[in-house]
Amino acid sequence: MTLMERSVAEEANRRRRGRALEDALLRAAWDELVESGYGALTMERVAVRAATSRAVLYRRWPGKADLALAAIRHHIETNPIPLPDTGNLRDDLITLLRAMTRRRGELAAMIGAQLGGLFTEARTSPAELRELVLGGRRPSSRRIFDRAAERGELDLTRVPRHVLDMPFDLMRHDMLMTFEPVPDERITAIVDDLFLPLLAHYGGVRTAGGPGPRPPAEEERPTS
Amino acid sequence: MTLMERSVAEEANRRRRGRALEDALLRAAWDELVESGYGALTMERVAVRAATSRAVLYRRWPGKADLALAAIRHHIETNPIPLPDTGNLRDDLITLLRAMTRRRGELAAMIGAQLGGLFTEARTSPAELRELVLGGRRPSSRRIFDRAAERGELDLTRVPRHVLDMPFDLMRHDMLMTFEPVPDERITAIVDDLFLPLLAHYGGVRTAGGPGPRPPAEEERPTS
DNA sequence: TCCATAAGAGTCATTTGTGTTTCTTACTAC
DNA sequence: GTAGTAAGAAACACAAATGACTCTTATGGA
Repeated sequence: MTLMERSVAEEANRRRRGRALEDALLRAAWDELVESGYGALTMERVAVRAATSRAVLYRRWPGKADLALAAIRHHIETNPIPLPDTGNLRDDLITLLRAMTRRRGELAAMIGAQLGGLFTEARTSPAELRELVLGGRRPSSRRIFDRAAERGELDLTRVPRHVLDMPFDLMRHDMLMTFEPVPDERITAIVDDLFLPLLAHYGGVRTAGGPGPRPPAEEERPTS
Repeated sequence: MTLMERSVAEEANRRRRGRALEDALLRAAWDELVESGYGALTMERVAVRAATSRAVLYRRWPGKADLALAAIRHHIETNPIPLPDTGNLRDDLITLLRAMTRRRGELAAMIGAQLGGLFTEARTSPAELRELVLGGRRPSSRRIFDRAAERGELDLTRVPRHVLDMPFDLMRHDMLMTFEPVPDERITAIVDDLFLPLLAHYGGVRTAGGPGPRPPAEEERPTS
């Protein structure tokens, strides 16, 4: 048994403590939440997944709701969305929306938790959910628009906030309605057929080049 | 005891049968679903609410998932959304969106059921949820657009389908993100600042009169 | 009126999950 | 090395829900 092998074997018998343990607990809780939803989340299952005992969980969180909420917060904190920088707004936005759809399980877990009663049980408010769901994303979306403004692509003073929010709102809607990845055709339709024409409408776009009026593509959404 | 009093008393002791019983069962299940969510839905509680015994439920539905799904279907069938006819598209649309937000509890109940595992447990597909959530509403939305076309307000051949869907998608999004009624300012912003400009962009509007570019209202959404 | 059916009530056995407690022992700091 | 703390394991008591079963009796149709 080499020194390395012994170190690995010793590691296997070691108890986790402090930060390392808490990270592992919260990660296990998050994974259970994403896989099974809030309703089916149990302390026992989280404990098993984290290779620990329930008493360890109860020493930190009074119950399932508090654990779930802490897991959500932890996940958001430790998994920031990378900010694209493609050099132009359209590509930044499409990249970001693609990243969003790859993480749709997070949205489902959080909204599902709320609808399952989490925020009532944890004695906090739906406003916190909004902060968690939207707050973690708005800075990113704001940043790509700020960058576009810096590049001279966009005049933010002319564009209502709800225009900037719209692509993300529609993505969230679709993710919750279909439980499938949002197809690329839909992402490009949101950007090219809805968002960019609105930017142009408000005179927010500084460089011509946006798609003009086009024949209606009459695209079929993934509804069946 | 008069004849009327005896009739009322007799009614109170009467058993329900057939359609009347089944309607009562499904209504009770729906009400429980809306109040407590899918996770906390129990056969016992539905039975109590319907003033019946669990055996009566089990005689019809093998379990909670089937009952919940049947309740959802029954509710949609028996509660169609009234179709506004104000004489112009904008007011029809705003009226319809207001009706939507008053019924946000339905959306929460259905999406919550899905996220709580209903459609897996009931061995049906998320596509059915989409049909239930969207199908019951798309005909209405389609109708107001058809009417506008008949009135000569709108040229449907020029407008992509996802433009027509957008107001409803955004409403659903907001209802799920805020768990509050969508404020009127937001509804009018969706219609006047997002939807109508897009109609104009595609040349779908036949009569001028839509709002032109306006200074960004920089409206605050209900986020805090 | 009689008969077949099912509504409604109550009971039972089983399972699952919660919350707690006790015990052993790993671990850190002194 | 010692002491204090908490991780991890196991067991316990209790509550809630499920699914099934038995019994009484209301109900509709013949």
